[in-house]
Amino acid sequence: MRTSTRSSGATARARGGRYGARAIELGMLNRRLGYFVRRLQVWIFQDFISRLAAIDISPAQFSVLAVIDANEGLSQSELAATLGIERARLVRLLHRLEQRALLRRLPSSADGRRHALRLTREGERVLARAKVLSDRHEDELVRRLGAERYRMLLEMLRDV
Amino acid sequence: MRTSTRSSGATARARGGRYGARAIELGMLNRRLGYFVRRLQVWIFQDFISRLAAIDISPAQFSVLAVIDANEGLSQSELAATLGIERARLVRLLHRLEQRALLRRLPSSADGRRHALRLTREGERVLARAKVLSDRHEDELVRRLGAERYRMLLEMLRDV
DNA sequence: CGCACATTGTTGACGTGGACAACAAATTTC
DNA sequence: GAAATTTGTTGTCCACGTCAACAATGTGCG
Repeated sequence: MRTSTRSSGATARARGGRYGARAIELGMLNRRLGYFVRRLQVWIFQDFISRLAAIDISPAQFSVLAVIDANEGLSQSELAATLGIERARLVRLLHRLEQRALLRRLPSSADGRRHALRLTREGERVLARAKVLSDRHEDELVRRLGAERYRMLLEMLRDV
Repeated sequence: MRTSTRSSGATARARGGRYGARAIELGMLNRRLGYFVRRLQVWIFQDFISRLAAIDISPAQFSVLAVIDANEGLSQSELAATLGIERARLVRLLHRLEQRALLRRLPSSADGRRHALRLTREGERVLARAKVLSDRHEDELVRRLGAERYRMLLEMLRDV
């Protein structure tokens, strides 16, 4: 096939053996936004996870706690829809967080099917700590991406 | 805790029951780049996967085929490093693609440990088809993000 | 040369996440 | 009041990242 998007002039033919570290081309991946978004997302998550490892909070758990904190008493369906995850997946996320006593599933007053989600005191404390650590994580992103690029990315992606 | 980044003026306290569809706040997620990058990546992948479902090629498989095509004869270690995935994971990806006769692992002439990766004719055909389908996928991204935003994102993320 | 060390590909195991299907209880619709 | 829908839940399957271990091969150095 041979794409035409090869930037270096080296012919692929001539390099079967050992010629030291060669520069490897991305080929048509260079025109695939998803590839770069994926790479960025992976290293953002890696940094996030390592920084919050001390309090054992994953990105998904952080998003759950943050949205409950901002919308006290919302239901699991609402939360799942907001975060774009499956209800089934959320059930297990909540189960672990409830086991750790970070939140409670209260019976909804008006609808017997629903649970009204609330953070516990401990949940608020952990979230406060998570906020501090993830603020530092954002600082790191600013450092690596540059303030301007960071700002533009956040702005562009927020209103998609 | 209560974050100060609440845009609507509604107090969280007053909404325990059923008041119709309420607007749910993201709270501190609004200042987390990773959250939005993740959301974007998820829906990019969903669109990609559904469009390439007809030829049963995942994003990961596509990236493997594309890089081999652009760097005939490279080794598994080089490929894994380029794509940022584990050698162990790559082994299984290659195994399936080789089973489907899309590529071959030839013995490297100079180094008995290495495999020289090459696409088969069939592999090139499938990749050509994948390119067409994923080009349409990129068109869809342009449509949804807007041409300007798409262009800026691709440019910004490429040189991170 | 000979031996320690590094690299390459491979396998196994574990945990996480997304996707579906099925279900019971509760609620809404007509 | 019966049918349809919503909500939370469980189970299952598969993709993926991660880590440890290993055999085969290659490299470096005394």
